[in-house]
Amino acid sequence: MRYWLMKSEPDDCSVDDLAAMPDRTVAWYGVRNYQARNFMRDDMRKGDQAFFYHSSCAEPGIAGIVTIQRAGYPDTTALDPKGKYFDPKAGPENPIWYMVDVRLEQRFDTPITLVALKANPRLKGMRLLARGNRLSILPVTAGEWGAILKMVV
DNA sequence: GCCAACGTTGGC
DNA sequence: GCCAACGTTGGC
Repeated sequence: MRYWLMKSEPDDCSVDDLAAMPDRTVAWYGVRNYQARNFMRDDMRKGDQAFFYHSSCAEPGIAGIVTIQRAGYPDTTALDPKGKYFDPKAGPENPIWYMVDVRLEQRFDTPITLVALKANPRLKGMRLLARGNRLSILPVTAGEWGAILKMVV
């Protein structure tokens, strides 16, 4: 079982939006970065856990925990010419892009802010905190996972 | 809105 | 295969 961190813009899909979904489950469509795609297509397994991170907002931070409900499968939004995630190079025989299904497991009463994460010496090497990091899906080590869980109030 | 960092594209 | 130009991400 692996640990991950998945970024979402709350304007797009917040932890509360996710909590309101049927079965608190959503397809993680629209990722158009090869490294992030590879994580979903090749490495994520059903049952893996991930932190749900709010990015590009007033108070960035971890807002909850999701579990991978379904491993990587083709992202069909790449095939819709009218959608914003359309990729003309993708086709039914060549999906290019992949998504997973995630289910909200826990919504934190108080999000763990990016400021708090940076202040935790146990998270010094965390990829999320590395300079210039832009990946929307990141692996999290078991040590980091445990250290962050201890910060949940 | 600014800007640094990084990925992608395309000319050569 | 190099690299400049461009677009996107995301914190501030």
